[in-house]
Amino acid sequence: MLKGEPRWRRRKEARPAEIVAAALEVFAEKGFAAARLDEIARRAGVSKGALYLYYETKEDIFHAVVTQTVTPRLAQVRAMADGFSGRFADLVPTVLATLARVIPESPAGPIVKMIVGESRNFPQLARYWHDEAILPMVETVGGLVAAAQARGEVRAGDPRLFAFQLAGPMLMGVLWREVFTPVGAEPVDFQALARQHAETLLAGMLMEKAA
Amino acid sequence: MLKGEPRWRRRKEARPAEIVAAALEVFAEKGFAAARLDEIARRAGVSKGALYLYYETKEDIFHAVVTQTVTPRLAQVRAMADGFSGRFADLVPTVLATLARVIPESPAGPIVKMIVGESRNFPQLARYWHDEAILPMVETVGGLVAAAQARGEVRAGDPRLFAFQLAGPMLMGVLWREVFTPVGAEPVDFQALARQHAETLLAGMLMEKAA
Amino acid sequence: MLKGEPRWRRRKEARPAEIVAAALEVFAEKGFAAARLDEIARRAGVSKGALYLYYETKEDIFHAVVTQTVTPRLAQVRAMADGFSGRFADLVPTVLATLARVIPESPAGPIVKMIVGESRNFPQLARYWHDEAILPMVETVGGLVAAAQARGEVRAGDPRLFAFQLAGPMLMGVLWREVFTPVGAEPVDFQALARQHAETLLAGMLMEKAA
Amino acid sequence: MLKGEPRWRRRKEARPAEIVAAALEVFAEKGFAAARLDEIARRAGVSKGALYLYYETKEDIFHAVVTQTVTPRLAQVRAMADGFSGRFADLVPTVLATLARVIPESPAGPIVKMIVGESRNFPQLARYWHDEAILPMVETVGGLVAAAQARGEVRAGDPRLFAFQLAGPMLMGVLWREVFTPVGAEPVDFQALARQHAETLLAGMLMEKAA
DNA sequence: CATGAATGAGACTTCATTCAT
DNA sequence: GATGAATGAAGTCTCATTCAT
Repeated sequence: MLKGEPRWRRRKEARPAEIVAAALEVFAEKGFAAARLDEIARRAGVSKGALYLYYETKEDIFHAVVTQTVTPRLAQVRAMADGFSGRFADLVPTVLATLARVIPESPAGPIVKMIVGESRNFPQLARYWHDEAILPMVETVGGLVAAAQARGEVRAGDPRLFAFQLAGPMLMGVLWREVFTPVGAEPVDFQALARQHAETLLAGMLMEKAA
Repeated sequence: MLKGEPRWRRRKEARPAEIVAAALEVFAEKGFAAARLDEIARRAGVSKGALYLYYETKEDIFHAVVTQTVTPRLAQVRAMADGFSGRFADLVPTVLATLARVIPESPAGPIVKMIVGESRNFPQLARYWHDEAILPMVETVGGLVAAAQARGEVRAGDPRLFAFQLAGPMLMGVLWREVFTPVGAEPVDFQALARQHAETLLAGMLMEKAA
Repeated sequence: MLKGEPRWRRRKEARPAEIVAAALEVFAEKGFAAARLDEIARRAGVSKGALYLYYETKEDIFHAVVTQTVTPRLAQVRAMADGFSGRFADLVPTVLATLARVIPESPAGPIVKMIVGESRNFPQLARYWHDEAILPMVETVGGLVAAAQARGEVRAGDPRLFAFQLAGPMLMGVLWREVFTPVGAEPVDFQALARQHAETLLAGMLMEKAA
Repeated sequence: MLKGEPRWRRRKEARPAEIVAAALEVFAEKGFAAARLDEIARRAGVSKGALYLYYETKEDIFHAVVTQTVTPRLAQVRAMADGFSGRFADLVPTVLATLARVIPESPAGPIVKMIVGESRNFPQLARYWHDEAILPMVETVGGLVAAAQARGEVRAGDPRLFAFQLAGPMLMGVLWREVFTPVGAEPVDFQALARQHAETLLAGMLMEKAA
């Protein structure tokens, strides 16, 4: 009588994280409504009923995914933002290069998809992301631009729009990778995009003498 | 055509278009899975059963929405692309300004949302859009960049990435308007964004002498 | 190709009553929690989904059962109560005999069972019955007793307790029939019970001279 | 017995009784189907799993409740019944007064509720109660009535129906307290009910000369 | 013995689809 | 053609029961 595998194992502490990880995958792939709890449970390696030991409803799991996926990154985001110093001309290439390095190995794609796809069905989700992550970033970048303008490094212009200009192409790269690459589109080289964008946009933003 | 044609006689032929219009709204708001045929029927002003006189399944309606929303615009897109001529430095501001004018009154936001949200559930959808709309645009823009580079107007760099750089901020604006403005974020001024982006990016792209 | 039975038939107006009737049966037999919508649907001759065309939730159906079972009888009850006149000694035998005739062919048993069984889980139910049906009856009977006492027909005593004394044995009969007869207990002869109870209790209640 | 017996050592033997007590509460409040084992375990102060050390299934616990709640009272009931002697006119007030004293502090309400509510779902329950408790009582009372009739104390009439007449109002009082008092109805004074009922019904039952 | 995390069958509920009218 | 009542498969959620600890 070979000792069989136990049918299950107690993992009280590890479960929530496993469930959230599985749920992020499924919600990102399918969207909230099309996601099946069966699938989440299967990927988390638990039974359907076990989900309800840790979360009360499907929506609850969704909120957990949203919050737990942002929150730990918020510190990073703020640290990065606060850590900016030095000449604007040096900053932009560094930051974009960092993004280019981080993006491909982070769940940025799935997260963006979730936010975009479910913003109407879950407005709190959009508000949370806006307030906690996006707006701080935009304001930080805008502040750096404004400071650089004050120092005479950067030419006149709306700092917030400059933030859009800096980030937009990277966002487009993320969506491209998420949406079109899986159906055969040519992949984006984030490193190259970051380098070229830093170089060209910066050249256009800096005061001519400063270049 | 001038007389005797009672209005409601046209309904029969108009129905599919009305259904598709209603469906675009609902799919864009809710996503495919969360969209209810009841709701689509209600907004189209028909009974639920009537949908099945024109379409076989919910997915069918979705495909109709996707196709009929792209197809008529494809001609425009191609015309715009083919119509590009003149100096690159003149072209960019014009094109971005046009986009800025068109975007706010087009269903660009909903469409982007649908594509992003349902790309995994309906890969054909992503492929269709890529092949028919996005890739042609990117290639056209890339071609114009390459031509400008050949003429010595634009500095060296990957033309496709330049396309990303040009379009990215506008895309970001669209998503911002779609996702964050409804929950209280400050709106984007597309005109200003287009103007500033054209100016700065162009300044960075053009050969220094050409500026 | 024989023309088969249609799979179903439209019965929009008749459905709610049929559902409520089926539900009364099932709720009375099983109690709220143990009642299965499957069973209710089957007995009402509809699909499970059809229940939701007419009622929003299981609880909704339960409320409909409760209300629609009382309400139509309330008029009768009040009419009977208001119609009481004449000497108390004539009234009691008549009323009890009427009850004895009505009870066996009414859903009195199931209703009592439902109220008793679910009073804790659905306090509104108990309150509704108390306020709308039981209390009015008790007060009416109490009032008749008090009037008879004032006329010197009935001896002193709490009129409300007299109401309990009059009704109690009939209630016990109802519960006996509901609970014990199905498992083999000897049935109750309501007519005989009513007759004997009217006779004996009345004899005890009336003033000695009046007898 | 006096010393060294640590309190908690007794727990092991006390457990089944504690579980049954908790279960009686919960089953009486909710009914069998709506009762949660979680709740029973909580009120008994044990874990859910522990229930299964003493009972095999939920139904098992229910049976234990039913049996252990009746059985110990059966002796009392029989003792009371067998102890009846003397004149019928003296007996009735005594017995009813005893009931009035015992009822309020016994779980009579919950038990009646359980029996009424679950009689269809658990016919054995109804049969058990009928055979072991109710029928003996009815027969004893009926026997006493018959004996009194034989002695010429009580007028003619079906002895079993007399038993219904005697007990019915008290039963109605129990149900009133159980069902309507919690939702605001005026409470029943069992003492007064017993006194008045004994007096009036007896007056009606006794042979005129005997009064 | 005791716990309580984990299971899985089964309940209520939703909604795309069908079809009598 | 058009309607909307009706269906039934499938999804979320509950909870008696089991079993690793």
